[in-house]
Amino acid sequence: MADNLSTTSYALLGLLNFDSVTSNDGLTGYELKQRSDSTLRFYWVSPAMSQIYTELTRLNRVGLVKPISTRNGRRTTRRYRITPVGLQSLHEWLRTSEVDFPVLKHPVALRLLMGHLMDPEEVTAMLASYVRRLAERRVDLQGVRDSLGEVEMFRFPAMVADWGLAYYDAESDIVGELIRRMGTSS
Amino acid sequence: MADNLSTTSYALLGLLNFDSVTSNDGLTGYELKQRSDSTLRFYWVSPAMSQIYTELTRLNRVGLVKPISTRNGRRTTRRYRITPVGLQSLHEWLRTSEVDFPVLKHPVALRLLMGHLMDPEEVTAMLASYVRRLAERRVDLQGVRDSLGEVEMFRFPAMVADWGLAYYDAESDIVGELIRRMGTSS
DNA sequence: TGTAGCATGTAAGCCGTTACATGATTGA
DNA sequence: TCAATCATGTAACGGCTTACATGCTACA
Repeated sequence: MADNLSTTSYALLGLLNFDSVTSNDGLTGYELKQRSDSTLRFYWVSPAMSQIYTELTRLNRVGLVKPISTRNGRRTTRRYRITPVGLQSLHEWLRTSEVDFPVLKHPVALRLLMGHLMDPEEVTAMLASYVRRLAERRVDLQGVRDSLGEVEMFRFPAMVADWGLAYYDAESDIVGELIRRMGTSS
Repeated sequence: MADNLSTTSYALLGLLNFDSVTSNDGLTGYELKQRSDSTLRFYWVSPAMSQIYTELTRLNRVGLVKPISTRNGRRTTRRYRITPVGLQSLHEWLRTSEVDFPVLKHPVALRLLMGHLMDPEEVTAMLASYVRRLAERRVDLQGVRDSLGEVEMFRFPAMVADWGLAYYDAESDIVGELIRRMGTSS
């Protein structure tokens, strides 16, 4: 205990906790990466595979997860489950740790700031391209949302997904307006 | 040339470029930190002081900025200006480098995902607190926006600031809706 | 006289990435 | 049999933070 874990560790622990209340088969590092890619990446970061394996090793060392190993030829596959101590630690983290304000790394906004160093058509094209990518992301997230349905068990993941969808819609509208603004007096 | 700089380097170079077209007094590392804190932090990250000094040393080494040193007792103060090569490098970066999709690290959304591990009142309180902090941020950003006015020179920074304001407004609305949703069937 | 703000830097270390290395299983 | 997918890990290193160390200037 008194573990000093990163937020990413707790995010992974959260994914393992969802597994424990649904299938409870445990998750391999590989599967955890897939879940991160499909959900976590929308509002946190999807860690690299190597990072996930590193975190799982660390979480195991402090007893927050437990692997069940199965031999496969000369190779071992590990399925990880959250432990009671791990769940307690997650609760503790949610209750006591400071909630940081979100951090946004927005390359499009950063470049727009320097729009006077670009051709106006380049600026407009950059914004239009961003709108298209937002639409792609939205499709992916809608897929996640649809898979959650309206069941009580997924109430919170559904809220987060709806939040994300509304965010993409708002961002699209705002950037659309900026594109219009580029059209005038350029 | 063919410098391998981080986005943060170019962000700082961008701030120095704005200085060059306004006062052109050059900026100290300390002043650069202040500008980062007041503007950059809304859509990128405000680097630590030590990071800024490190970047300035690096940018100077590759000739993208140039310091003018003045002695103060046994201490040297350096005011940095962007060089012609630096401006060229910034142009090059804007024209040729890939525009990454924004990355959001959103601790509030991450925690909401695990709302089933918290008391409903705690969840609501967390969301309400976030809305208050959004309002604070909005005030800060509105200050920045007001200082930019409607002059052509600050057209792009003004667009970015307006973007940020619209984003905060949308985020506030969305989270307000989530709070209402917490009220029902909790 | 002491403290707040201006100003500059080094050192240790964490978090996370990319690159590299390896092996098992399934299906075209 | 070959490629894709499942699966696990190490090594090197970059970017950034916190902690630490130091000094000048203005003013209450």
